Amino acid sequence: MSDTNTRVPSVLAHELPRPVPMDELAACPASEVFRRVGDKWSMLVVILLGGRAHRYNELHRAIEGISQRMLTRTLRGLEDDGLVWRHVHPTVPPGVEYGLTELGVSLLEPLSALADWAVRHAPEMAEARGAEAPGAETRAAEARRAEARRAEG
Amino acid sequence: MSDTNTRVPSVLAHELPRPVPMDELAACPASEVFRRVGDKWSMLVVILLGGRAHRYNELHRAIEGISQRMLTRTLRGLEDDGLVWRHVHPTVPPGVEYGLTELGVSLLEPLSALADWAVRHAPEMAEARGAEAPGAETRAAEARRAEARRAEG
DNA sequence: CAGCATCCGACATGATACTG
DNA sequence: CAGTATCATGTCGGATGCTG
Repeated sequence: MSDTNTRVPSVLAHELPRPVPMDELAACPASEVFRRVGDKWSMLVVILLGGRAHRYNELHRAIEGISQRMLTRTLRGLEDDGLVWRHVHPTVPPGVEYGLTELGVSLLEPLSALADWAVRHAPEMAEARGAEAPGAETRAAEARRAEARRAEG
Repeated sequence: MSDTNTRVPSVLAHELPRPVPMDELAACPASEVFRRVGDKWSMLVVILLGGRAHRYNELHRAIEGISQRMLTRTLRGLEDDGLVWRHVHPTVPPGVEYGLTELGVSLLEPLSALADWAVRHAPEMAEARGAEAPGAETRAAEARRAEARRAEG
């Protein structure tokens, strides 16, 4: 809550090719959402829960690589944002179920748009990373080498 | 490059409400994109460059809060991903210009969809964070208090 | 089963000073 | 102008052990 929101002046009042609510985006409600999307696990969980509700350990096994700590933290965060609900079945071995709220479900659509873009353009990005112009050195390559040297060497 | 890609098994083969290429999403080309979107500055830069090309210091002043280090790193990352181009004008005081590649421009669309969602649902998320059910204690509230205690002191 | 508490390393981010 | 180099720090994320 302290410095979570990026301080952004009203600089974004540009003109985008299409329908981007820049003026309001400048106010940075999006930044927080972007952060969540960028979370290592959050969107993975959202996507999983998009299919159906899951139990805690069900998620734990499903993602397989996430620690309990992170799973709990992720779920808490999503819950706090109102994207995920949580139901405790007061049975003897306690059973907790997680699922998407309406808000969470509504996120799936723009999220899928982004995921779709990623899938479509992944090759181009990979290609850009590997080699940009075999034979012709761009300043990009030039610059990258400088860093590469330092990084790899 | 070492552990950048999240290891995700073929668990995402669920069924989403709508058109989400889950099977391929599971392969995680999206994860990398998500990471970039979640970057504190990357999407801000992309959006700015979406308006028009910018000079280095122009961006630096525009964002105002980013350090040179981070601006450079951000631009390098975007450049490496093929989202941003970089042109050096070999004038006496060196002038460097940055702009969006076609790939970068294409990203603006799904990005705007997400931003649009953020703007639309920001109130709901804020409300969810503040108070969920005034008077009726949910287990969410119950759980949150536990953490809040520890966090707030 | 579904967590919570604690410790720790890795990386992201920022401040500062210096350079072609 | 457009960076690079170095240092300091905060957060992220994982491992481990314990609880109700």
